[in-house]
Amino acid sequence: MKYKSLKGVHDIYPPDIFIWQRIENISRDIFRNYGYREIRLPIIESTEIFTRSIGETTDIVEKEMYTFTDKGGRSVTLRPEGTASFIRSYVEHYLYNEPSPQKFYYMGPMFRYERPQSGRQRQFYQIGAEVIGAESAMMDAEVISMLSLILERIGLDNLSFEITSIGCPDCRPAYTAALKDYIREKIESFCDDCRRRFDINPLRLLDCKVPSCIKEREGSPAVIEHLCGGCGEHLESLKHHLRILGVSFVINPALVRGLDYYTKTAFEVKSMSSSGSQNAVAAGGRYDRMVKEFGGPDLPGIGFAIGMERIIQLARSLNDEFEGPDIFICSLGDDESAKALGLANRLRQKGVWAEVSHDKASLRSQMNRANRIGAKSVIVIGENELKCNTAKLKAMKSGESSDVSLSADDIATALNKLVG
RNA sequence: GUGAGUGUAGCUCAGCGGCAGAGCAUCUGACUGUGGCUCAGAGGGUCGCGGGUUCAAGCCCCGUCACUCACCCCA
Repeated sequence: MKYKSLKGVHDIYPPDIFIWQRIENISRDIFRNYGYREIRLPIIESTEIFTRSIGETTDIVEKEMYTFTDKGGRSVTLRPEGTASFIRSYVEHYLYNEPSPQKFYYMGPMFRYERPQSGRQRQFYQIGAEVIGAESAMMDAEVISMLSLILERIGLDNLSFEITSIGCPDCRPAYTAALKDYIREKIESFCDDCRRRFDINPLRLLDCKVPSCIKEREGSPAVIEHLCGGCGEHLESLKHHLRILGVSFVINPALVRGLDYYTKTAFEVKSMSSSGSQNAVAAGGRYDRMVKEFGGPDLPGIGFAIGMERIIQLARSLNDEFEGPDIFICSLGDDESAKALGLANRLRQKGVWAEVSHDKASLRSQMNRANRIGAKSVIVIGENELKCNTAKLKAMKSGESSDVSLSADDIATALNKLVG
């Protein structure tokens, strides 16, 4: 084999593509009911868009970005996530000059240079939603319940909605100080990574999975206990409204986001039934300072992203029916084949999925093919049918048939009656 | 970046020094004009790649690449 796709990037083709389309369609339907409009963003941006927003010291920026220099000498990057691009676009096009809040969604590929494994690719797809201009925790609750509806409609269950608040620039310094005070005394008992993180990004200590570290940090101060008045009320209000909306959730104070731009609400949806360790199917949070940092007005934002590959893994088992053609037209002889082709053409113009045989083949093998591709009905045009201008339309599943004239109108009507 | 496992037909895999195989899938026929069942046959291979050992290497050895899984981190 001469060419293969690159490591960590994959083709998506039938039958999997049907699951992708189903999930995209369900999402679009629900976004519409919640007033979200689609926005299509470039997959490539100035590197600075990401380094400034995601954070210079995050893993994404430090080692996972597809960054290169273009022919004009600019540093450009394949987007590792969607929010930064969205905010750039939002500010660039003055989208805040529309009734507030503004709600957008997008679907598309993201890129991170990592070692692939189950549920993790280098090119992976996200369905994202972003809301700008809503400060109230009611919006946080609405966004999370919309996410819940999407996942439920797709057919996923056994999901855990985990929620926390990571505070704001007012309360975070006090919390980090408290955390560092607690850890500092026993820093020697933590793993190398944790010791490194202690100075760079102490919140990350809470996410370490090394058993000894988990033990050592037991009893460490929790973020949600050090929230300022505003952040505390926001979290309480979110919990209240989630209960009103009937979304069950758990508070997970150890939830840490891999991006620096989050404030207040952060949440993650985990699959309890996923076999691999990549069990986060969607994640999001509030980013109240980001629009301003991108040179726009001081507007709050909140959003989430669904990991397509991860929900596909879970949804694959519940994939059901795939559609076959409405009618397969068999023909015997050149004149008959020409008739079949013309008929198929007219049927297609009327919205019927019609297939014909393009190669000379025995009726048996044509029937076989009709069966294999899942045709709902079949019609045979031979010498006799051509002469009388009538034929038998046969429903493949039931075996029932009815006589029709060889006109697209009659066939379409008969099809409706015979196979729906 | 670190560690482990696996590379043989389109797919799932067997073969473990001695002619490159099975099941499924595809195509054809048995059955001039009605599919699904059955039977027979056909097509399809750089045994990942390179080197070494051997009279002889999918098989053993070395290297390399790819894939998978896990760690790190994340969607």
